[in-house]
Amino acid sequence: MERKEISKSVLKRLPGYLSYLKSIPHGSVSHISATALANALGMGEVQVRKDLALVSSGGRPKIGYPLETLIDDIEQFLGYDNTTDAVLIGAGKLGQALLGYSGFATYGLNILAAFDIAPSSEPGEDKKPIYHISELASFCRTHKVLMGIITVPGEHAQEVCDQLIACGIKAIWTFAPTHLDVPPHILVQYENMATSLAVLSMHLQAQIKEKK
Amino acid sequence: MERKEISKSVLKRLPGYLSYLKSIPHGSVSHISATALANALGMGEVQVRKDLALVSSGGRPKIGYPLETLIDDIEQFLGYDNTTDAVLIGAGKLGQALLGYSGFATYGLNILAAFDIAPSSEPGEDKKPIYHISELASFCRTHKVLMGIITVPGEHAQEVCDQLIACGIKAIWTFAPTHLDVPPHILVQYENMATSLAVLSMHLQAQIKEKK
DNA sequence: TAGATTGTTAATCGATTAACAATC
DNA sequence: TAGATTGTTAATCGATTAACAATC
Repeated sequence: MERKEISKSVLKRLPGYLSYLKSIPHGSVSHISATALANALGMGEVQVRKDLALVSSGGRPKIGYPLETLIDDIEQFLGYDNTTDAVLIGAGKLGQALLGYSGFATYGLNILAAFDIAPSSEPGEDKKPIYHISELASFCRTHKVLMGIITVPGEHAQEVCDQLIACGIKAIWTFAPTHLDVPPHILVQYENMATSLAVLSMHLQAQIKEKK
Repeated sequence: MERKEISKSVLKRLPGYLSYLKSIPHGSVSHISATALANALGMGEVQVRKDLALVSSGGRPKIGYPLETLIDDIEQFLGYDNTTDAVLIGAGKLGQALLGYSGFATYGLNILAAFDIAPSSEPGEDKKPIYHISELASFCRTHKVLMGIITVPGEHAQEVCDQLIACGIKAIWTFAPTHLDVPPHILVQYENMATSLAVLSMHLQAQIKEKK
């Protein structure tokens, strides 16, 4: 398959398709159409078809896309077939929740270990070790880690970010609600709960006003 | 202030401005320009100025926007000044992490209680109670809750979603990686870690290929 | 064959960026 | 006054949607 340029908007929709396709009982259907997929996810069918055209090895008119092949195509495109190793900084509640979540394996993500200034929790609990932050650099180097997950309070996020970059990390996934300054070629992905809350809050305000 | 129509794109950027403005030491500066704000957040200054024009009560050329007033304007616009009560369904690790996070108060969000099929954890720990799911309906009705947070596994998300709607909830914040079918006027906001991972994964793939 | 569906090309829509006049 | 900055109007850009030919 030729790898075409793909926009971020399309990229963000792919996991949704994948998740739905995988939820279809194994063996129940052999093919699925863009129309069916669009209806299930409440989307426009043209958009789905156009998105799939970018990643799939092709569907057949009247029949649709072969289910298993389509799943494989999307997974391969997203790189879920080869796992990415990551380190997590900040073993608070959220950090430990992510550390213990086994579902990331589905997305090709493997959190090797967590680091914290006070690694209090017994490491055995979730099988994943929690080290002191001072061991971060050597760990990243020996394991050639490319991805870092930041779950420390906002005021320490930039500092942790700088450390990660110094350790050779190329992609950062941050749960801290602060902007991170990074050099080019380093990608920061903000998991920003505040933006979601803004959208929800605005919707509820409108609802309440409507009622009045 | 006249409340104009605001797009979702603008809405999603507002929390970022707010967070940065609040991080400025109290009393250190009285005004801030769109230029300064843009530089700090790595954005275009025109975009910042245009966004602020929609929510602020006005800045002055050469001087900028009065800091305190701007913060108030954004908070008021986002509705952070009057708190929203919410219930959380699914007291697993993630659920408990959210339940125990005190930072939501800043966004006007107040999680009243959590519900689970097996409310194992001792309620006293985080001060927030964890009830059995059977008590959800009466609780929502008596407290007039409008927002529900879903942190159950994907396979139970739709079921929980339906229950919440039956209880009168108008906005749903879901952490489950599945599409939810809802009637119109109900807003679903997906906190989809899978989309973030897709973006990160794609970046790393490109990085690795570049190296070869 | 007829009709559903794919995939592509063109049109529309919305959001971002650029240009510029107004102002302190 | 000069220059930085605001706020608005116009131009560009990108993404979504519509139209349609190809195909099974």
